[in-house]
Amino acid sequence: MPTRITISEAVRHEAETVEIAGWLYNIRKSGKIVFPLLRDGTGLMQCVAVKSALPEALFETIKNLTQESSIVVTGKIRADARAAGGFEMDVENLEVVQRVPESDPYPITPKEHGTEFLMDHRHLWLRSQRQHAIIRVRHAVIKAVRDYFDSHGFTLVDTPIFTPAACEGTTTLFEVNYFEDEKAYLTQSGQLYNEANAMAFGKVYCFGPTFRAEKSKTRRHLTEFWMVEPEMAYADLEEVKRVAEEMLLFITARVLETRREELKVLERDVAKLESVQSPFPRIGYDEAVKILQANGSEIQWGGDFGGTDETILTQQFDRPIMVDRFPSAIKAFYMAPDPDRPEVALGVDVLAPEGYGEIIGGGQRVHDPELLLRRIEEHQLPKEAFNWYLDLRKYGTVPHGGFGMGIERCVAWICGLEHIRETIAFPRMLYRLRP
RNA sequence: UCCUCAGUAGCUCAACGGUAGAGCAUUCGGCUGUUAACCGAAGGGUUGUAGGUUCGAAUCCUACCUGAGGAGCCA
Repeated sequence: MPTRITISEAVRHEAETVEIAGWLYNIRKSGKIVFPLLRDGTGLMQCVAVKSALPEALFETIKNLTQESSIVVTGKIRADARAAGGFEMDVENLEVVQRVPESDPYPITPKEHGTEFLMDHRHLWLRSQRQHAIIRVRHAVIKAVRDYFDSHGFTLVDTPIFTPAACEGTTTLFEVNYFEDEKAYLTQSGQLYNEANAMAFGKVYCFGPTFRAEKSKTRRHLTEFWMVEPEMAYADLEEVKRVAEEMLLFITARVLETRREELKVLERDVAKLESVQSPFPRIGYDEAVKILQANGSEIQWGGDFGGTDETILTQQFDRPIMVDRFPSAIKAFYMAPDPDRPEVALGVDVLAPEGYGEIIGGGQRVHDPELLLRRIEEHQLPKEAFNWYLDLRKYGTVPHGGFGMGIERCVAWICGLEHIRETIAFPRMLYRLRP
């Protein structure tokens, strides 16, 4: 029995007869020689089947294979410049596990397709080279995020997905029935729980899915997305910014190191990622507003950035930028005010370059008990629901802060994608719940 | 919720008031180095749905449905 290998391992098996199990990606025929292109999840391998070298029945079987039929191919690996991956396999035997019938052929042909068709066939679209590359970059990004925090003194403490109270206004929360009579909501952020965890462990992070029932139908919104959120005790805004920058540098370096092939498939200009170096430009909200006004935006001091504003702003720089000290009025109740300028908050947004916009939002939290209580009242939030959160300020409160990064927005930027929907295997969006 | 655009063969599109067409996919035939292979042939249609205008509607009008892009919104 020949050794079963994956296509990614073929380099180490030159001149050996091996077995590869996979699916027929495509097939090119030229009379008495055919080139089945085999896909196995680790790569693509061009096979070569020559009529004169094979039993007639086997050659006929190979010649009549249909796209995405599952097959196990045995043959000898040979280096050949004419093959896309540098290696090809001379077919000696081929077992058909299942032949896709031509009466109902595989729908995604190697030609162009529209968004609706591809999204309806997302479960099959994932087999395409481009989607495969994106998901592998996503994996590398997530691994890098975990490696960064794990090696910098952070403890992983995941926060709940069911949350009891509507803390931030119910319009963007998904409501679910929690047994009889009780309502629960799917989490929008692990942050409040993260603050409790930080007071217990010092530096923590959580990483999981978050849910927002926003009726936003744009290229940067999902209703279910993954977010990593570090939180640090005894940390101020400057420390939050330092960690955010260091983490992003770690991620981009890792992807450039381990996912060159995938970036090539995606036709990503890697020079754009290579220019992501320290230090990231740090600009204040005031300055950002001036830049925007000088570039034709109608933004006034006090307003939040629109999508166009973020695009204008990020196009001025070749690397992510950090914008801090937004007006408190447009930020969350727990955002700490600047002691020197109480009208602005010690919050920071990190905007990715090339028009990708906000990928990180965070800052320093209110740690003064009196102020926090006043903020909860001002925002007309149900105080009882925050008793446990207020406890954190009663028992050993300290300056602290953290941030949240949306994984999909980060992956979309690193891959250079038009739309966030391709960065997750099964995107959940307004008007798109299936498959 | 609002604005814009689009629904024609399995897929991507053409025809823009006068006989619904091409490429890919599928089937059949050809080809011993193909790279979204190529060459020849065949089958494949209630033009999103319902009304309306017209001698005549895929094409013009109205409503609805579906999708896409965007706005608002987005701790």
